Amino acid sequence: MSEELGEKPVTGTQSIDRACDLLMRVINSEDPQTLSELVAATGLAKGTTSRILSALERSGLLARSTVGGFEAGPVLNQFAVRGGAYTALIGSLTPAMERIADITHETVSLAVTGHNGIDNIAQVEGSYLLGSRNWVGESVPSHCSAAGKVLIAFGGATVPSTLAPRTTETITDFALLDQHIRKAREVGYAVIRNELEQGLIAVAIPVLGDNGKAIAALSVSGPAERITPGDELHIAQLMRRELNQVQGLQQEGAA
Amino acid sequence: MSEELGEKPVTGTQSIDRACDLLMRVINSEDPQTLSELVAATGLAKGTTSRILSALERSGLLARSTVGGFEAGPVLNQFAVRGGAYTALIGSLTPAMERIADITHETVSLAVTGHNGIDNIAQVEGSYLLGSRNWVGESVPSHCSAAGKVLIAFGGATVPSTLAPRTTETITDFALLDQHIRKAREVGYAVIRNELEQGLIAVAIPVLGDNGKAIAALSVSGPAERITPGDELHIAQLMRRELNQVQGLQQEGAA
DNA sequence: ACATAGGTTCCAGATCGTGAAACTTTATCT
DNA sequence: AGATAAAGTTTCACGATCTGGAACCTATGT
Repeated sequence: MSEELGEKPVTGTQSIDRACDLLMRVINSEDPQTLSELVAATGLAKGTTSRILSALERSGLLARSTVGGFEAGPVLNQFAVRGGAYTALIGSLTPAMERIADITHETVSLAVTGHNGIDNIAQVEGSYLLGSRNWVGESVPSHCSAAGKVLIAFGGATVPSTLAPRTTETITDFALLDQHIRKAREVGYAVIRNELEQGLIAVAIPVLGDNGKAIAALSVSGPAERITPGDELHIAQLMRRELNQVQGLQQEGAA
Repeated sequence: MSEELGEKPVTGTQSIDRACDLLMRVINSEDPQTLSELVAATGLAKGTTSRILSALERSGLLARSTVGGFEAGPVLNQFAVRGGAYTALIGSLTPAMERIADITHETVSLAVTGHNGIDNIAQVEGSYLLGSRNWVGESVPSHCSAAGKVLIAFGGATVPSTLAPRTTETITDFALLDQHIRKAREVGYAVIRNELEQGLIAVAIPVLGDNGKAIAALSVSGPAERITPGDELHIAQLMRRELNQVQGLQQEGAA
């Protein structure tokens, strides 16, 4: 009920779609979500919402907070302590990210293609006081993040269907975005300048998987005052060098 | 489809219950689960299973592995990198667990009440070579784990409806289990000797929350050769001492 | 090229989920 | 306390939604 053309009606799963929607609203919220809040947010009938939430609670996916409202249940929390699928990737790249942060003093991030945009899955802080806040666990649109552009350029993500503006400099034109993507594919890195947030610059390179496609993106971000256009290439080269060192080790180790 | 009496039929959520079941089978499996495997495991119709899995995939809760089969999707992996609800608890108790492991040289575990048994959420290894393997992310029945007994004794879990035997010494009698629970409540700790696995001894104490009920259990486990009945009290006292130190600090900090 | 297994789509039918309202429980106000 | 409101759960008849078998794809291997 939101996309434009190309809609496939997708039938036969109304209740499951509603359950998934409720589940995701709860687990993506910081605070417990009450029934009323979820009713208001989804527009579902109160009884229906109550019944679905009870089913999710019964299965252990959700639980009732002691303070009232629903939150992630034991099944999901147990899944979280096991670490999820990104743990190995994060572990193998953390040393490289730390070296990059040491050299640049800027925030270094690792991102992958998420369900709805680009998900930041790890971050190492630089020494500058002015730097990106911790956005691990958050998502950003792919067309206005350096990681997103580079993931698209190297086959790890697809161009979004709409290009929502975040600042006056956000790319909202598909042709222009395509130019940036091509450029990124050519030079091996992507950049955003003020496109996600005024004053925020980021440079990203792809982390390539065995099939040659990007499985993640490594990026350095900082304020426009510190990262000039002339720095972009050097930062990209630095990241590539450190990444190659890690991946070279991995391949030796695997062989 | 498993409990005895007291069944409330619970109607109106067949498809959601099925979806939850499929979701949990996938995320609790090490390897990707193929459609056929899930069809065989659940007994659902192939078409139905395919439709439900597609809905879960569409929502991002599940994803198709590159090697075929379903695995946890980006939404859940992103939830996992955010850490889940247990992170704070684990973080605050890890120092105490490390000290206990240093002193006893045995494996120290932290467990909470899960959806179906007791979930191990953190573990610190002792120095002995012979020790518990890493069972973070796994569940054990509450009636044959020290953590389970102590959680029941201090209001953090309920007695299971069936007492399935794991060894010849597993408690399968409700009256006997009740005795153990009462004893645990009296002395402040619980023990298992060969009840979960032959030769495995564990001693657990409750971690009490603000409302006086157990929110978790701290335990030390090792082989029967090393942990004699006479050691149990000392281990419990040691754990209590270290835990009080951490919790005292917490309360000071909070005040 | 053929065969096989694994997966998806289709469709009629009736089971199952729906939502409004009644009901119960919990919180808030005077 | 008592009254009132808010939040959540259960009920029930209706019909929209899910079901499952079979047909239909589409890889993969021989």
